[in-house]
Amino acid sequence: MYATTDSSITAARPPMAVRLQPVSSIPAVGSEADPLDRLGVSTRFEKNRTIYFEGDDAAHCYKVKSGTVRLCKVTEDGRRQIAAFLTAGDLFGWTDQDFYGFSAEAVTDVTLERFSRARIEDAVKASPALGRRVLALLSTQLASAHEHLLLLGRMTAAERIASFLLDLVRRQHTGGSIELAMCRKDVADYLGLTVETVSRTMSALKRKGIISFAEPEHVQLKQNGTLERLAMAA
Amino acid sequence: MYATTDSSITAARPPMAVRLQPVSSIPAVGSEADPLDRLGVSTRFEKNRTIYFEGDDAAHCYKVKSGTVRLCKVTEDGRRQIAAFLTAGDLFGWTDQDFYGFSAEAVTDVTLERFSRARIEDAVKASPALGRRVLALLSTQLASAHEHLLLLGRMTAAERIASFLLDLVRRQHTGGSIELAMCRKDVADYLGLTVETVSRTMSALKRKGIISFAEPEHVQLKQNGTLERLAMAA
DNA sequence: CGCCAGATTGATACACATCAATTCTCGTGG
DNA sequence: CCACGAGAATTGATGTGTATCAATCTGGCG
Repeated sequence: MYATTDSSITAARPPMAVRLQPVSSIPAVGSEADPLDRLGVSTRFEKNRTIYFEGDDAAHCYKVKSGTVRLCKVTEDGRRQIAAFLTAGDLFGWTDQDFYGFSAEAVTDVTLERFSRARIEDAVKASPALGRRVLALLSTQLASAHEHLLLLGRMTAAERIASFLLDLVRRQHTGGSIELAMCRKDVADYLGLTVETVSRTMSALKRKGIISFAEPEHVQLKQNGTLERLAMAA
Repeated sequence: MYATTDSSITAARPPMAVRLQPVSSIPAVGSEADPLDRLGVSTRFEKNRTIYFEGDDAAHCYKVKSGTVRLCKVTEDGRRQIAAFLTAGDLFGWTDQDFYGFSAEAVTDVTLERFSRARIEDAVKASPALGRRVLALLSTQLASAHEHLLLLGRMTAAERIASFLLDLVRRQHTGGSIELAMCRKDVADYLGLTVETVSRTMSALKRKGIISFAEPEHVQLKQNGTLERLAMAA
């Protein structure tokens, strides 16, 4: 059926009208003063440290200032799913439940702005602009979670990798060149695959000249068109 | 493969026949008066009608008053993913983008409250309570999208079915007995499986006495414990 | 009654997981 | 400076869960 063994990676699929997902692109990153920033406390976490655990009392929420955070959950028998990688400007830990549903961990060293839940709720009550801002951040995340569902539910390994790489390229606007902040296992757990499949699929793309990389964490996209056709963003 | 070009589902364009509801004297669905309800217009859609298409101008958002709505996306080659089934009280169509990312369709006949985007944004600016309310609805949906990601990325067919059934039981508090508003294909597209696998897995559960059903749309849970173990919460 | 869409059941195929070696990278200590 | 070990990545051989292909069964309806 659909492509997969490396021969087929370039195999022509129906020409998809690829819609480039705007992905977040919320203005107030960095330079601008976000109404949120004044309410928080700056905090740092080292690579691979847990920011909070699933099940912890949901006392704070956070905004990423620099670095990458993963939201994840591990089952009893060790299967792990990463729900999202969050970067500068993204908000996380906001919930209406009493406890966090997913853990948050530092993928790289990270700097965060931390907000006490009680205080931020008051602030939102007082300032519609602030509420509006949080609403924007959340609805963007909901939209990308939905795209992620399509990826996990209906895409092949090659399509998942292609979508993932294109997503990264759009977020880091460094044209063609990508820094993977996360290891292969993280990529696998985000894409619902195994490390081996991620590795094999990336190697196949490399062999085809669609991407290239010397070290695993530094990837160049050589043929965006081919990747976009693969990613078939529908 | 995933058929789908089936007439009924994506058939006609704006089926917006939209009968304006007489809106009987009593407003609220349950007992609470939702601050949202006064801002909207009551609207109805027949079973399998499209409420809006992916890519449509995001001019409105909606709250479900009765019935079930599905949010979904279909790829060019016919693969479909359902991101969520929405029922009474759920909000959908709220976005920060200019266009909807997913289509919304009526699974059953539905009654909706429709809000013009412009008006509701103004209302949110004016009323922090309203913003707070929308925030609550969205964050709940984000949380369940995250659970759904774990299901699609890491669970086996049996685990997906078990989780799904338990989810339904919790939402419809009719203890043990479930009405499936949607057909097997919808269930399959929500769970990232095929109809055949859904059917086989449900039959297997029935054979083991864990569930029972005479007609496909009316299921009884016989051994919640076993199902929960299968769903492997974690 | 006959039609048809949805559901179920069966036989087979295949994409990805699993199991199993290497190979590569890098930090550490001799 | 280089041997050493450990974790990450890659590559290879094989297994398996679910998709695919293909009937058959069921219930509602003109």
